[in-house]
Amino acid sequence: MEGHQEQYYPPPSTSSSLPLWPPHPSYLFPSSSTSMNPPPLPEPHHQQQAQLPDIDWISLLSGHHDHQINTNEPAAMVEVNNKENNVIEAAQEEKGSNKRKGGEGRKISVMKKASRPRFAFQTRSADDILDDGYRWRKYGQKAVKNSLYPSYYRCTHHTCSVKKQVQRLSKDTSIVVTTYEGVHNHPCEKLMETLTPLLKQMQFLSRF
DNA sequence: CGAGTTTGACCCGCGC
DNA sequence: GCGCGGGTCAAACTCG
Repeated sequence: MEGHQEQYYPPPSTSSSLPLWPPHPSYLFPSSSTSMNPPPLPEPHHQQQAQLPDIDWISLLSGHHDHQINTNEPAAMVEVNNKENNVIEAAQEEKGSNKRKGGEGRKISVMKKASRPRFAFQTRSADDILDDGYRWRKYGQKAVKNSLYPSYYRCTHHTCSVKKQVQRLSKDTSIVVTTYEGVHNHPCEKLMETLTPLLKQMQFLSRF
């Protein structure tokens, strides 16, 4: 387990307005492939903003967020998979003469064993999709064993290859497991939209 | 009409 | 080597 360290990810928000990130630690617990024992759900009004960690929002907004957030809180989100993944875009020809529907060869993303950061966290929510400020395009959904119908999303930003997987536990369908893979290489559009006027105003006021 | 979703087929890694 | 399961592709479809 080399470098198994907790890492946080750009802030999703639970509503379409201002971000509430990270979620209260009680909502989050490490996601491992073996057992998942959700903690008791705290009362909604116990979302303790006072305990939010000290976040460098400017760095986050500018896309430079591959650092850890200072916090004394317990693990809120963990790196889930330390054996994968490095995507190598390899233009591969179709094997043999049998063609896929669509007829042409295609680019295949080869998952190589290396370190591409993955983070999972679990929330108890009626909504599958956390509004994290980024725009996502769904590219697949299928039934798998331990989860009903996980959905696969890709960041719609043309230079960004971040993916996320959203699934509900079959044991407890009120629990949503969101797994992020990769790090955004661009600012969070929605947060920028929301906070840019505020930041400008702060800069203006700080001159006096 | 473009962007996003659905869905069946395909690909590939892994365990046996 | 084979089969299974998870992940991805891409055509068709939907929606604004």
